[in-house]
Amino acid sequence: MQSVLASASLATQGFADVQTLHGFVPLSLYFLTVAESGERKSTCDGIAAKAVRDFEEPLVRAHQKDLKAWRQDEAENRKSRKKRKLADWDSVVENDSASEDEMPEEPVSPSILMSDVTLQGVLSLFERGNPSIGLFSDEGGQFFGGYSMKAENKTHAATSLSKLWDGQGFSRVRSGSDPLTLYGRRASSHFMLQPVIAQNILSDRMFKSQGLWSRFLFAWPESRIGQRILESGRALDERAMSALSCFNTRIHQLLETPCPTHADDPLQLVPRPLPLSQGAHDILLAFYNQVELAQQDGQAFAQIRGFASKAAEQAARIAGVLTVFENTNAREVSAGTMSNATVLMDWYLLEAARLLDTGPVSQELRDAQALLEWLQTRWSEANISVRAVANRGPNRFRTPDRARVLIDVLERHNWLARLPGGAQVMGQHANEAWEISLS
DNA sequence: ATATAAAACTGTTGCGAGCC
DNA sequence: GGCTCGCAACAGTTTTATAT
Repeated sequence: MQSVLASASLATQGFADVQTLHGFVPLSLYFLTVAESGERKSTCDGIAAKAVRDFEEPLVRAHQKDLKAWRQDEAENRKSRKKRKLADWDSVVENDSASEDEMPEEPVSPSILMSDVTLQGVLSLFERGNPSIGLFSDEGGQFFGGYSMKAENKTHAATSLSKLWDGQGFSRVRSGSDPLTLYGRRASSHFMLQPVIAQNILSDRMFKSQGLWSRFLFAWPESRIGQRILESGRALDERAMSALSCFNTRIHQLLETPCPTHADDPLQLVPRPLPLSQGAHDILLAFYNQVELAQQDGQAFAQIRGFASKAAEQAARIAGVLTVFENTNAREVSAGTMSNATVLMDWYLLEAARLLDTGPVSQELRDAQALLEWLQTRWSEANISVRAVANRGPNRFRTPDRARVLIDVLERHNWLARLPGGAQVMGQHANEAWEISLS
């Protein structure tokens, strides 16, 4: 779901800026999905991003060849210039700048997807590369946590991402050279995080205060681990397959179509404005008002004002993506599309409320998972009792109540099997005991 | 980047309450 | 008394946060 929208956003962001209640904004969408490793998130993302990858791969290979040729050309040019310099010293001054211009431009890097994302990487790609890219990463932690994201680095990254989302210029500050601002760049992103990392990152003061999170659309699906039994006929049914292949071809089409760019600088996108139809505008306005009301103290979204106040804009972006995805040359956003977008946005609002507000309800589930892991790795006996957990388990579970609740959860999910009549635990007989499933 | 202080975690032990 | 169980305490270790 997230992956699909992310890919669509990536493919469409170069074409248009959509109208919102306050002017025009890019179609870029930022997604953040939280899933336990082993949740098949990479597989899932792989399917939706496959179209993009397929498209990208041959281009990248061709580009590498081009680049090689270009480097050779350049070397030769230098040589010839040198020769000329020696031959005619006087005319060098005039000629030099001219010959500079004649030099073939370095080929534009066609890379679209960045998975090993660092801010530096994004910058350099933007500097001489595709102006519309996607930051898709399985391990978003690498970006947010890795690369010694400390203090200034962090601030810089956060503000850069925020500005990029807003469609403002992307500036790079590099020691030893003048600050450089790149305009007309677009990026969509989809990061996936593991719950543990997500907790830290989501509560990070820095990112919070920068308003970075209010620009992301979150999803934290309930864990399916323990419920994903493979059925024999598990292959995606035909309808899903055909939908997927439609999606893929459309993504291909969009990527192949050149985006409108600035006359002087082919790397600078000039997305055309995509206005809202009257109906769409009305719907968006209604949505905005509704969300605004819900931000009052005590209402549902009071705790996530930052996110909620961007909801209308996000909805407009989604609607824009859907519109362009449907028809590259669409004139305006239809009312129907907008109402679909607001439905999606409603969902994201709820999700954000769940995640950013008070911790998710599934805290219990994750605790249970933690306990299970502890049991499997650090507990030497085959059986377990409430008392054993309360007495020797991880510190935070060392109360019988807590231990009991978690054990119940695990039993419900068949990770523990109750042993009738009890069993030996910790050298003692326990009336209530469970056997630990190893798989 | 490193050192230091603070907090969290672990593996034990022991005691008393309630029950048969 | 013999058996479970809840609870508290403790010392040693590991992890985390913070300042330099």
